[in-house]
Amino acid sequence: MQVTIRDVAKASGVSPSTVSRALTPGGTVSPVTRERVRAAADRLGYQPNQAARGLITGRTGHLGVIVPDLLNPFFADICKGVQARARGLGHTVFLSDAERDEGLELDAIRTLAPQVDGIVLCSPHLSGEELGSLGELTDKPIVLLHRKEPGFGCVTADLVEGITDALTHLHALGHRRIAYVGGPRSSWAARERAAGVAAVAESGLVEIVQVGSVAHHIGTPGGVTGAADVVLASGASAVLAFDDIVAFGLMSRFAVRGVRVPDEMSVVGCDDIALAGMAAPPLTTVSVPKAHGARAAVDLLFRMLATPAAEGEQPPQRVLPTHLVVRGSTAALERR
Amino acid sequence: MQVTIRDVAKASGVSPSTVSRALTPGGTVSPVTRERVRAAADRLGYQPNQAARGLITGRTGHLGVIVPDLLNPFFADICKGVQARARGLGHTVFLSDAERDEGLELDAIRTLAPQVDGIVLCSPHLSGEELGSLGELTDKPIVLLHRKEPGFGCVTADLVEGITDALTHLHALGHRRIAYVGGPRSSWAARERAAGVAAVAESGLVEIVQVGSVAHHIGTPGGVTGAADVVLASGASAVLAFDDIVAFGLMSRFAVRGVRVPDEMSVVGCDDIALAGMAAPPLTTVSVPKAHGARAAVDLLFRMLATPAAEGEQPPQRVLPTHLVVRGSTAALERR
DNA sequence: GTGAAAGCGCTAACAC
DNA sequence: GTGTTAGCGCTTTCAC
Repeated sequence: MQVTIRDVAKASGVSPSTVSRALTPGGTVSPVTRERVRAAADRLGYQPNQAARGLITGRTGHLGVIVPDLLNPFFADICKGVQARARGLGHTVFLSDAERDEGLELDAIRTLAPQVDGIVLCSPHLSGEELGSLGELTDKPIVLLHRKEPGFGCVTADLVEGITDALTHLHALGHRRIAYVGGPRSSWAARERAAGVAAVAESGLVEIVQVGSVAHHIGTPGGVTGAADVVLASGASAVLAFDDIVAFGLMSRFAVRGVRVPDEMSVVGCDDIALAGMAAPPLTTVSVPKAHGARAAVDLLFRMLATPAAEGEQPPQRVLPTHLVVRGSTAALERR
Repeated sequence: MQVTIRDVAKASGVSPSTVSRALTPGGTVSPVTRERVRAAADRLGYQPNQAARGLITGRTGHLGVIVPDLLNPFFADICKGVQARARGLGHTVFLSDAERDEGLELDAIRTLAPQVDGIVLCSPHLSGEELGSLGELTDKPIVLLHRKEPGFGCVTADLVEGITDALTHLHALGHRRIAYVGGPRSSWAARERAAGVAAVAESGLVEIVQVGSVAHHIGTPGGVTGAADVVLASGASAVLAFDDIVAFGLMSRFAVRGVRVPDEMSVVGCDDIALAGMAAPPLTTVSVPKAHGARAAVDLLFRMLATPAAEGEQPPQRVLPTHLVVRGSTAALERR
């Protein structure tokens, strides 16, 4: 069976409590004893039982991360980042893929909450009310990643910044009429990005043609073909897409229609997923900090754990910068 | 604080053990009591503490999944599948990304093992010996996914089948000289696939030009540009790549060199990652069952948990079929 | 500085 | 069919 604290105690000739103290950072033991205990623990290959420890301390040593769809490289990247940071802080992470189903997502929160110290939640689809009533499900700290909602610790990216850069870049290339293909209406990120585009359009820098919203996911083409055709018919010379997946979908259709990117149509994505740079042509896109955001979310979670928010106090909200990555899918209009 | 079994016991006027029995599937309680207890549990929002339960039963209710790199959509897909199946079986899953570092991978096994009932391990890079000595680290059951090694429960895909289909497909299109760009030498999958290609080459169906091995990962281009140039210089009219990521890398270089796919060069990938169908042109590729493999691995793990292998007995090994998915990156040689 | 005892939330024997 | 008791592995008072 497993090596327990009593085995180590026997092997080093002390009591279990002394072993516990010797192995705990703040423990008050003589240096000699500590060394002896450590040696014995090493020799026996002792691994403290987290579950038993958690029963006493109230800390599980686990974190939860919930994403809507791991097939989307954007979220895979986030999970990787959360896991890496958690490991650095001595925690393990539970993964939950909600399969873009709100019921499953609520279930996941319910199941995970009692087993973790806190949760990093990527939830573009839950309504503000549902999110607000999460307090009834658990009092474990929850950090929202890439979503902002009052009452939560949040880490988001400043998309307006990146979108402005993208539109300015297209303007500099001579584009004046630019299509925007939005994401699913139910998505907070989609609404946020659409608002960002609208804000820049207000400034009158370029003319924006709104091409509705597509629910285009990996493995589930949702109207992106039609959207591409509308873009082509709109007279726009460039298109900005809700995310890189949509951008790929558009480029795919453009290829079928014989429209060359970037010569006849410039395309800009959003997210900068890992494969964006490997497409042909490589995608110009607004880079959203994925690993950085994940790290910030975990760090925020730990800060909330260390100093719980006072009654009525808002947990911190952090906004990360975005920037445009210019690659090969955008070109000057003159080339046309 | 948390609702405990004692709260439920008080609320329903029975003892804690009766509550435990009432809530356990096989428990021997009167139907009336069971109902009363259930109602009270529901009303109080009781969630049994898995950690405390595990301390007694020896079952944690957790599984671990370890992958070398979550950024690779192949592994993201696998994690999604493992998590989905585990959820269906009432288990939660710990995720660990080993960052293609064998030291981290061994650490992850050490850390995870005591906290889970079993582990699904995707380890292309650990040596056979390292794998063999895992028994010293833990006696929790481990299932190898997409790797075969004696002494382990394994789920793999029959690549020879898919590779044969791919080469036959290219042959039917008139291709006779076909390049193969292999994966990293340290990878079990790369060696396995290379052997598969070599086996088919033996049959004399087509001539295979070996173009060495590239260590091309997402975010880490490893010689794929050079490999693409070698392919171009080799006189081959088609190329089979170690995986879809390498295939994308090749296509990217071909685009830069002005070589059109599939008109001037046919490209076949391997894995069929979710984005393969969204590339321009969509990639013809050997489809490896990712979600299916993940499900099979979890199922195998549970079978091993239910009936531990007798001394010296080999755990089951399962081989899944693969098949070619023909898309737009391959075309008849005549078109050239 | 160290040991003894209590107990975290739960289940498994064992009585009744 | 149900309650009582013991104890999983650990940390944390409280003595000494």
